[in-house]
Amino acid sequence: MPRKSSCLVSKLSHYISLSDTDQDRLASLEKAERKFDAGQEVYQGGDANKNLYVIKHGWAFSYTDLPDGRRQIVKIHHPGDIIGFPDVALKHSTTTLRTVEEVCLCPFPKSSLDEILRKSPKLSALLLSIALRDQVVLIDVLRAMGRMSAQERVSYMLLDLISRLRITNHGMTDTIRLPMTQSQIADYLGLTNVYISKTFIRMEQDGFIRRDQDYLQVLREDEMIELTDFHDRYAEMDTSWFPQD
Amino acid sequence: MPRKSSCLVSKLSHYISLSDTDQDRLASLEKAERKFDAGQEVYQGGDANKNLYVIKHGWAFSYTDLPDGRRQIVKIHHPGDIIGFPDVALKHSTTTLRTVEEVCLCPFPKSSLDEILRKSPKLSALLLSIALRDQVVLIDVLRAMGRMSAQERVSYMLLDLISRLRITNHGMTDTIRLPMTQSQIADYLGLTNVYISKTFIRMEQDGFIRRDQDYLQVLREDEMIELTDFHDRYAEMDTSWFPQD
DNA sequence: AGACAAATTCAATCTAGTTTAATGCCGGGC
DNA sequence: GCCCGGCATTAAACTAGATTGAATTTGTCT
Repeated sequence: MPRKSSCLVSKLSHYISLSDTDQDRLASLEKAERKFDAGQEVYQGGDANKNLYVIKHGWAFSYTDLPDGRRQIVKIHHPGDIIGFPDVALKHSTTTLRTVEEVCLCPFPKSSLDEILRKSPKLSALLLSIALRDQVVLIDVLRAMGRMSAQERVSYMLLDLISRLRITNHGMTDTIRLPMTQSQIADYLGLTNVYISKTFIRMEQDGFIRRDQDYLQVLREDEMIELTDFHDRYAEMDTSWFPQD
Repeated sequence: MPRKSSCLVSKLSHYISLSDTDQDRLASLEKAERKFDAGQEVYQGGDANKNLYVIKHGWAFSYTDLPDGRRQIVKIHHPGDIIGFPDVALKHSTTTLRTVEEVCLCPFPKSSLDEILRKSPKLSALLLSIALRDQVVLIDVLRAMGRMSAQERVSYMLLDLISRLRITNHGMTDTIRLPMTQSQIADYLGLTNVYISKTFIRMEQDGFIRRDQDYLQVLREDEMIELTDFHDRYAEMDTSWFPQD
């Protein structure tokens, strides 16, 4: 059980039991705190990336633009997520980070990873596993973008969001708050805002979903899982090979 | 300088200098060896995944199918690559591995990673970095699939292949051997074999490429880089924060 | 409440890429 | 040398989703 209320600790405790020392190591990453308004840009692609961020509350997303303005949102961030992790491998940030709504972020320096790698093999294994699991998730998205129709992509996105929110919010039902605009959803799924609108309306008529303001209810989850051949990668993690300490 | 002729050691030495002990650790992964004919399936999505593979020579690829037969190739593997790395995070393999041509693989158990994580922080950091760098590459592919035209996607793919082959083959020119069929390229880029054919022909007419059998020459690399806003992630890795040992 | 901006919806037109199927080509096995 | 099967090319018809722009709804600030 986590001793302190750190989003990161509570998210990671979901996978393995963390020693007190490791919990402290992680919780110390969330010392500083910065608030951002809705729609604000936190950092830009190309910036030197000294920091990682843990997101405490609110939604945000990372995206890249093509020179002519086409935009691809590559990751949607929820509370407890580590933001900017892939960029650790490189000298410069590859994406721009923008908030969807009011957001609270805890920045911590990339170099903190060094200590974790030297002192805690178990946390190292977990971090590596999360990086690899995120690769699997990206591959799932890739499959959706490469080979699925608009309705399948939307279904996939909703199922993925629900799975991710269920990690921490265990008693979650079939209803989620979806604060993103349809243009943002389009930029995530490689479609246009117009066609997202059309697809949502169609899916509502066909009884797959119900919408009310920011809230969206998934009515035929099982069929959508079948339709997209969906796998919940967040529930499937294998921690059995981890070093013990 | 690598002491022995291990593809893995020579690929990883490209990023950092490896101690003799670490070189031995890595080289020992390549002890066993198995050959496969062209077009053979090595393992299937859903199989329990106890092994990783280092590829010694030949090309292979990992893919997933949708229930109705649509196929997405998610990664093309070259000599020196570690195959199946993302699946380490999960209990079962998420993709199927198939050879493009005659291939030699060195299987090693997933549990070998445990020793590396416990004994070599530097190698751990490198493995983590590679996992994270591969995420960045997947994000690049995602951007191509979500927002690029057919010609842009083909250009992106060629630039990516060239960059990867240049890691080990330093004196490489602008000509590559491309042993994949157009159907496989289509399954990688989310297009159809028919349209890949049309696009190749168009690009040849426009002087972007020249084709001869399996060989493909990239004639206007700079323009293609501009067109796709291409970044060579393999040359950009940041190893400065790694622990020393 | 009113007014402004942003987000969604609606409608008409267009096109990049798909589908299907026929043709020709090359390479390998007997 | 001939047959066979996989691969690339071509062509014609088709469609999912894009584009453009206007109309409507929703939310927000005063």
